[in-house]
Amino acid sequence: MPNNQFKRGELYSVINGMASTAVARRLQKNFRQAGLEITIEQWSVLYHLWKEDCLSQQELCNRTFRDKPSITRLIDNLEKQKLVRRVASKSDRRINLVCLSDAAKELQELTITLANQTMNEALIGVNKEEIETVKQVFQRVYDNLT
Amino acid sequence: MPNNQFKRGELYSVINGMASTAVARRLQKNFRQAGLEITIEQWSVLYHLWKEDCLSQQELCNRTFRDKPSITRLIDNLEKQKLVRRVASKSDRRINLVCLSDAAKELQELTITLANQTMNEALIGVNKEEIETVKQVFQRVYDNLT
DNA sequence: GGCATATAGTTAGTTATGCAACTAATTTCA
DNA sequence: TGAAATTAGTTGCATAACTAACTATATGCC
Repeated sequence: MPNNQFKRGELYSVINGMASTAVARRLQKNFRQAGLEITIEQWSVLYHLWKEDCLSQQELCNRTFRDKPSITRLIDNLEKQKLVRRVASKSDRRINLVCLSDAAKELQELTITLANQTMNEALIGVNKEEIETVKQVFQRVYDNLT
Repeated sequence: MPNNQFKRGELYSVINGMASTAVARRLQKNFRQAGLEITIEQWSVLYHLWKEDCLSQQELCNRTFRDKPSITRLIDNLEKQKLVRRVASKSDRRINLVCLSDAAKELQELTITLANQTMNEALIGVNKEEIETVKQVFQRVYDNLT
């Protein structure tokens, strides 16, 4: 059924379009209005370090779904802002452990509150079952493609 | 309930994370393997022009959810590749109408087929109701934030 | 008519992404 | 043990994104 096919193709712009763009812009705007100078991409790296500090760059690649050059440069910029530092691993000299500074630890509460507020705004009128479905579909899509 | 709050914050990475990245990378890869040199962002512009040719740059901003500088440079690159050309509007000299070349018209069928195939791969095991829910949630999120 | 305002598009600077090619350290295994 | 393959990270190049500031044209209104 070609008509169904066509609609499936259009789904690309659903998954990768207006909503994700709008959420990203709003979260970045909310950070800026709170006086935070970090980008949402930098924040996503910090987010994983708050859960577990001193991860290797490769581990950050895995957890943030970015490639190695992207992480290299995000860490470069976070290091310039004194939010993280690279610490050489003692057991494997190829590895940099990326560790949070005290300044970065202080950002955790505020930024996560802002992210929660942003998502609460975004999800007004969306119920738990629908959210659960979106999460399941996205996990399925990811699994299908990797 | 703070626990629920926290989970909502995590949803940012659902909407803007692994799945959308994976779909974008796969579609770009499928274009490349078919010998197509266009980016998915350029394709998204062409997509709207195939539906309606000779739109203004502002109208392309609205339909692709991009800002004006982004469209300016996408059109610059599409023009370099001879896929579109800027045509001055006769009724309003501020406006550039962006019109498809014959070469661009020939890309329509193949690229849309590739997009459909990519989304079929991505959506294996996802049923129509779930797809409908995702579309509704994303529309709602967009409306909530704009 | 003419000045203020709004709209269309461009340019400059910073950050981020993808890919390919590279260095350095580690592991594998014949 | 030592050469080949793997893994961790970096660098260079191209494209794309956002912000802010800019030019040019059009519109509104006194």
